[in-house]
Amino acid sequence: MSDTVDAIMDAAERRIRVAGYSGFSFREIAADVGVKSASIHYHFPTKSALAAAVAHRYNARVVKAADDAIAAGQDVINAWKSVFRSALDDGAKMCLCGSLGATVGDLTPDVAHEVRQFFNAVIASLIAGGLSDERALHVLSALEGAILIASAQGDPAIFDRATSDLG
Amino acid sequence: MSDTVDAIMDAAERRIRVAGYSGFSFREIAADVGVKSASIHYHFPTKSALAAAVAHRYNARVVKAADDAIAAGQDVINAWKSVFRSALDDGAKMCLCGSLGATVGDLTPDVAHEVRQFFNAVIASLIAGGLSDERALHVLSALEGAILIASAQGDPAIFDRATSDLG
DNA sequence: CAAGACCTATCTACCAATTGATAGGTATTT
DNA sequence: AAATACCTATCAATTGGTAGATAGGTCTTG
Repeated sequence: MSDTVDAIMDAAERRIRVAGYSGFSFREIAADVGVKSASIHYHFPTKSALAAAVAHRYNARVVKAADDAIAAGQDVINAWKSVFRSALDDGAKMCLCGSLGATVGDLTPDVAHEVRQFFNAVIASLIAGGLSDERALHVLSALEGAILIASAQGDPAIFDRATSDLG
Repeated sequence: MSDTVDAIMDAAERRIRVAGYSGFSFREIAADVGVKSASIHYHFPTKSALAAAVAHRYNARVVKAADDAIAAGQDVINAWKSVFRSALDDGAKMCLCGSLGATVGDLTPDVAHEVRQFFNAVIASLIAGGLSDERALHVLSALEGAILIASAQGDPAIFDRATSDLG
């Protein structure tokens, strides 16, 4: 993978997490990276292909971070709590899939599919950690909601208070 | 209030709750209502003025619905749970302020202010109902997250399962 | 009461800017 | 020479927003 591809995906992820799918443009990403917008089309044919690739990478990275924390001995709820919490740290940013999923009607099917896969992966991880179906859904909802509120209010500490009685 | 103004706000609310702030255009709203886009500018000078007005109306309506349920004797958590749940019923739609708040970087300050006011109003209502600060934040997060996941997955029953152990 | 003035709500027509996307050229590397 | 990775230039469509006209209602005033 080239440097440029990574930089494009980094910039796209950053912007999606702040402003959503329709909240970024190829030219903004290009300016962030220091290339021209046509160069982004060279690597990603369409906007939805870029967003889907970003979501796919995000899913893998976040699930791996949780898996690592669990493998290191942390209990499954606290593992996921700290994964979500650390997403807030740089710039009070939303969960990528929360940001996309909140406006699911604005997404192409491929992007929506990645978003749903993320939610399913988190639930599966929580269930694998011993939680019931309903409890897993509740924990995912509480984390996704807490990051949404904290991000909208611009105050990461809200996340901590909203999730203090979770784990 | 004229019929047209209501129809414009109804259409805008519907579209924002499905696709977010950047997910609707004046011409789409105009087509929904059966007028021309210039007529919308007559009633709402800018896009953000329309969105802010829609959010303001939504906040008042939703808070009143919860207040009524509480006044009718329902406990505060179940009152808010049923208010959020009923939002899902017509078309698996998001909470308006959740949809807007998830992409807060895409909003003008006036719209962002309405969104924050909604969250604060829900928290205040929960605290007035006897909950601690942290518990109120947790309930709001859980409801907002549950409606997000259920709406993204297109399955309202997910909301029920995610919130079954809340009240 | 009649007439002119004003207000409301809509329209047609347009604008500048931005959008995602394409075509075709140009270095650099393999 | 062929592939890679970028560029310039451009396109058609869409965007939020504006200008100006028009039809109909209401108010004021002689």
